[in-house]
Amino acid sequence: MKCVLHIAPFVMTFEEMIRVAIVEDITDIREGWAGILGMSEGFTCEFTFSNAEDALQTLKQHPVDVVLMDINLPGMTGIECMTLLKPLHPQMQFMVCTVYEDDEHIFSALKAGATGYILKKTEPGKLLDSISDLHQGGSPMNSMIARKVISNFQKPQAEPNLYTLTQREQELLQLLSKGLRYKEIANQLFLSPDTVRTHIRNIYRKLEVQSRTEAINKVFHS
Amino acid sequence: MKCVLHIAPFVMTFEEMIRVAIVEDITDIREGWAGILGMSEGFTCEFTFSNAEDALQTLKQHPVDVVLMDINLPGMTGIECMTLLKPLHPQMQFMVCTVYEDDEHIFSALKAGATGYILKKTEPGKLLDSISDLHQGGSPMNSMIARKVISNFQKPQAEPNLYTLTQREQELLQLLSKGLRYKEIANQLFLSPDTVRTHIRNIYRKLEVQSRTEAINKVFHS
DNA sequence: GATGCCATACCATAAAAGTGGTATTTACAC
DNA sequence: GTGTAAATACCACTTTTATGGTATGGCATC
Repeated sequence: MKCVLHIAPFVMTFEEMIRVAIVEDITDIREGWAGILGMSEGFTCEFTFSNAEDALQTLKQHPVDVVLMDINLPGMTGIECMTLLKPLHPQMQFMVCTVYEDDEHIFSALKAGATGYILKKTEPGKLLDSISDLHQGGSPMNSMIARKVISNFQKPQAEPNLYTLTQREQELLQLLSKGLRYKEIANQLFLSPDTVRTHIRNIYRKLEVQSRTEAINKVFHS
Repeated sequence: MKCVLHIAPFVMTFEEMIRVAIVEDITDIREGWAGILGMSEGFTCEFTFSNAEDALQTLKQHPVDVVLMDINLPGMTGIECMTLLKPLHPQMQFMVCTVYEDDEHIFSALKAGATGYILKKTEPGKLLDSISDLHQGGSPMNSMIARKVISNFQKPQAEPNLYTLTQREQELLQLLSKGLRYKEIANQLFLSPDTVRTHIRNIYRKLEVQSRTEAINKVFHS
């Protein structure tokens, strides 16, 4: 687990430089990107990390402009890392750079605070453009990914919330929110109606509510 | 109100051509685009329309691959036009091409079924790329617009619905959706609990539901 | 002025939901 | 191995909801 500090040569004023950090476990890729950034005007690669834990520790005290973040890392994932870092430094921009093109990874990354999402196959020139773009307030992304984001946007969504409910309780709440009666829930889950009652009682206790509607509002409608 | 049919010269097989329609009221822009498409291999401009009504009438019977749609049109807007056409031909792709960069226009367009959103200032080469991209399942858009979409995506949302409920019934339903008990609703509206009951019975009848949660889901969560 | 819709209101009853207590089994942690 | 959390289950009881019928005054429309 190493953390390499790249000191940028002062060939231009520091203000103009976009300060970048790289979080990527594959050495070749990490050093390749760092090399590209180092050679390019307007960019300075301030840190490179081979894992999310090191990145978290350093970046929470030394934020940069843009973080190039891989998702699949040993130990903590890039998503978890962003979730922790974003609230600390809301102005810090995260560019996810990964091989994943599936909905789940894309949406988790965006929810964690990523505002750029590019694929590892992106060529170097495009990478630099994307970093600039992100830094200037854009959201660079592959148009196939944009499509997924738009599709999701066009459909109404209802996403769950966690609270401290157990898996089973969340499952119950899900059915509760559909308007099913206790008996129907019991049948669907092969449970006794009494068990359903018990679960729901526990859900209400945890959520500090007194009715189905209150529970649904609290968990599903912020 | 004219509708010009451009017959594409058969210099290449028809299957490879992306069939495009243009809806744009400014003649210079409309003909400019048509010219660009006409000169470019792989594209055929099948229709141009100077207003949404004509576009609607023709396209509902003669769908194309991609519709280049302006928003600000005389009479019916491009948004309304898309709302009507999209359900008829779900495979037809709409590329909104406008000067508007504000949230409201972008989101209405996307909700109406647009999957591409570019600005009028887009240069011709980029326009052709974007049309190809859209046709191949991408969602080309300016990265500033992508950012707006992502921002919205990252925030939760909730929007109302009307149905055929009276003003009073909607008011009742609103309180019902907050999880208030009949007595509480009655107190808040200075009504008898029995009147509250009656209203709610009527609401359920109109919505064809049997419980509070079903009613809420039907009206508020599409 | 008859008809229909809306808002109000009452009565009655059945079904569902909510609240309390308690118990067993499994599993995981300390 | 003792304690705790989770999932299952039963009983009893109260409150809230859902459903039925019915009625009256106001207002608009035909």
